[in-house]
Amino acid sequence: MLSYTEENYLKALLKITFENGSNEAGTNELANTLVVKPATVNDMLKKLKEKELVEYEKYGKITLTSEGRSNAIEVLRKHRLWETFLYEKFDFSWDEVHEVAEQLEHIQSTKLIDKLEKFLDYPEFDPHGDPIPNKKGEIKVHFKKTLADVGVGNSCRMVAVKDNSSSFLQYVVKVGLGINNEIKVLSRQEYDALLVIEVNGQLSSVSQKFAENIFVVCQNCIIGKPCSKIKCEIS
Amino acid sequence: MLSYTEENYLKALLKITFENGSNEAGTNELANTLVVKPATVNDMLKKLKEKELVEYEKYGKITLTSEGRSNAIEVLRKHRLWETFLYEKFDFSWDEVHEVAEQLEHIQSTKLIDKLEKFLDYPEFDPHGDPIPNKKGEIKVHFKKTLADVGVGNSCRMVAVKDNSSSFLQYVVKVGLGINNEIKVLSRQEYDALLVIEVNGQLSSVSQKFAENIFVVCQNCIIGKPCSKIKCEIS
DNA sequence: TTTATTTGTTAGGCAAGCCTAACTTGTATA
DNA sequence: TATACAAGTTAGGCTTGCCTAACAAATAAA
Ligand SMILES: [Mn+2]
Ligand SMILES: [Mn+2]
Ligand SMILES: [Mn+2]
Ligand SMILES: [Mn+2]
Repeated sequence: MLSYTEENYLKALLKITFENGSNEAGTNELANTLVVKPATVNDMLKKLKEKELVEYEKYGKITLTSEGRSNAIEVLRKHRLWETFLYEKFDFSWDEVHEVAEQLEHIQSTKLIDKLEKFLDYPEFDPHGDPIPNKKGEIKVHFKKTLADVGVGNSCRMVAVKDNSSSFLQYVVKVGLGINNEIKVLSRQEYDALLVIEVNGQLSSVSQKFAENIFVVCQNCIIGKPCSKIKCEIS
Repeated sequence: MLSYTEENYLKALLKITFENGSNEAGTNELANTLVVKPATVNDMLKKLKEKELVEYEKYGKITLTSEGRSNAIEVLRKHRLWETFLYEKFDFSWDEVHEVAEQLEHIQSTKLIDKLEKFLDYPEFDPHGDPIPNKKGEIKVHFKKTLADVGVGNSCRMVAVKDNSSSFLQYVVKVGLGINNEIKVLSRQEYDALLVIEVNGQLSSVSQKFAENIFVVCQNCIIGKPCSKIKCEIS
């Protein structure tokens, strides 16, 4: 049985590996994610290693064992199912769900999660567009391309957000954006990459920082990088 | 903001005062309820007193302040709403709900509880027949009479259980009993107070211990003690 | 390749909650 | 009233999860 804190460490490691596109993480990286000091992380790593949830040698990189990973995925699964529940059934807005799901994800009851999933009719994505792992621990897609990668004159479809903070999510809504919206990039400033986009016939200006936090899938024409299969599967 | 543990201490105090019919509790009593040692309780009492959640002097009795009491009632409210949710919406049996509700009762989100209550259409009783406090902290009834108080030849209606342990609840089901069932007492053994009862035309023998854990309301004819108003209101 | 900077580690400490063992106070019983 | 027992308290210790300050290793820059 894992503690609340241990679960959060594993979940944070999983998150980092998703973001890095590798399966390695560092002490400071983990400390930043958990808003905790590196020394604290170091203590915990020894315990997690002892429990065979991570692999890790002094001054080396941290990786999840398959045991650790499956625990982390289970927590992520619960988190996203609860977010979906709050959003779908209890009229929470997409910027409100995360905070409560951070608590609910630690409730221990397999039956509860099974019933929850069934009640929601086996959803595939949470309110932020993130994929919900299934009971076997399989996750469908990891989005990589963002609005910042879309070429001028081209269109894309928003599928998820990268930043889940409520301030960002509220901003997204204010700009008139939401999951599944078609976005056309009308122009990009040379100097600061400021974009002018069109959504539902409405024009908005968004910063590069903003654009980098909106995951999109191609409808051909994505700038530079080729269209990876994993992304286009759902486009 | 109260910790998980502090909430459990306050809830336990409330429970004890309900059971005692007074508003006082002792250190050992509290320790037993929480399955913790008296020394531990003593430490915590100092903190709770400091936070003005309990009134308490060395070697004296413990009472909840109105602040402490309202916190305790809020936890109890959440507990019973969650039990009702699990029972009504997720097909949990009445002996399964308590364990999970013990976790869910600590989730901090006023909005969540308001939505939960609305979703359940403002229930008044939980699956065990216990009253659910409303948002103002008001509780409707406290049952006092049990099946053990019913005279031979008389009938009553089961409204709640006193013991919430899953072993007892499963036993109750096995005997063919449930909330709102009519129970007729056919005989009572002189020696050990063993009862023969009739429920839905079916006869069963139940021990005194068993009978003392089934709350009932009168339909006149309750042995000895007069019919207190608070009980009969809902009968 | 030496130096500076980032990254990671160790030692020592603290608060929350729990424990045991020894003690004190209050109450019931003789 | 004296004494025994129950109830409550204190002292000291443990684990978990966090911290700061000082240090060591690895890596990037000069
Ligand atoms: Mn989230
Ligand atoms: Mn999400
Ligand atoms: Mn319960
Ligand atoms: Mn109940």
